[in-house]
Amino acid sequence: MNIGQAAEASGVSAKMIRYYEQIGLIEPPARSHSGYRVYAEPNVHTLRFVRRARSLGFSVEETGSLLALWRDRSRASADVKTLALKHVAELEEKAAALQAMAATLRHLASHCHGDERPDCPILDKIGSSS
Amino acid sequence: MNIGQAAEASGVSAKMIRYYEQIGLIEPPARSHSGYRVYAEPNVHTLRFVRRARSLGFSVEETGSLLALWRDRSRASADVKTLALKHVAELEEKAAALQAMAATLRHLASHCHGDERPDCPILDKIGSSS
DNA sequence: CTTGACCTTCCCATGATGGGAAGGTGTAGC
DNA sequence: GCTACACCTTCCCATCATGGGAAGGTCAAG
Repeated sequence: MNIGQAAEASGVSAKMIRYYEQIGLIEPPARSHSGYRVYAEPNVHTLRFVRRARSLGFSVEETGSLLALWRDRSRASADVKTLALKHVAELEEKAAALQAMAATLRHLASHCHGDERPDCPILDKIGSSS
Repeated sequence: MNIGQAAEASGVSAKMIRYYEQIGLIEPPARSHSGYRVYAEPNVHTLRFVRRARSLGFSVEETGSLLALWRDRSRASADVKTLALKHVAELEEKAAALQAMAATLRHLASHCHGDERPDCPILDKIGSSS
């Protein structure tokens, strides 16, 4: 399987597959006589794992840790759970920060007439409050 | 006022003040005979505006639009409100995405023993589900 | 043997921020 | 006046994850 097919099969773009290989997240695959990367099913499986970890918001570095745990059959599930819950806390923190911004701005907007008059508490507040 | 004092007074780092000037977000300030940037109160006011807009999650580019509206005394408040509410929607969308990730992962973690045994539904799921 | 779809590596760009080097300036104390 | 120190200047580099694109090699179908 060439990189294009591996990309198709895993949902990771060819560009990113090369990048993940370059930074050492995944193992370099076999090469054909002409230098093409050749992927087999286990490689694609790993790529899918990476894609899903990324879609759960893990950074590439964290994904590397998860991959190591995934491959280590003797790891304790507590290690995985700890990592996961720490990540959950970070995600929730970021979500809360965004929501706080949204709430503040929504509140400001609710006091804005939104017509052709220039008075606007949104800009007034951004320009003057602490 | 030199850039250090302007940074202190506005809450925007000296590094970022220079950057904002470089990309055209703010006007280049006066310069002293020796080339130092010299800021006056209106400049600091603008910098504070920028800091607050950024802290509400507006990108630098969006902040530029807000600044233009702020300075345009004849703009309609509807223009500002439209921009603000669009931004609120984006913020809420991002927050929801993060929360969805957190919820998924928390759910997976809730099924993980978290002890010294290796079985872990978190990794199993990341490694096998669609 | 040509054509087109694929592959390779290499470089560049994004967005917002910080770090740090090399060198000039301004001021306080002696 | 000289020295020390804090500040300023510009310039380059790094981050994180991703995409774009160029220049050139490869492969399979027609």
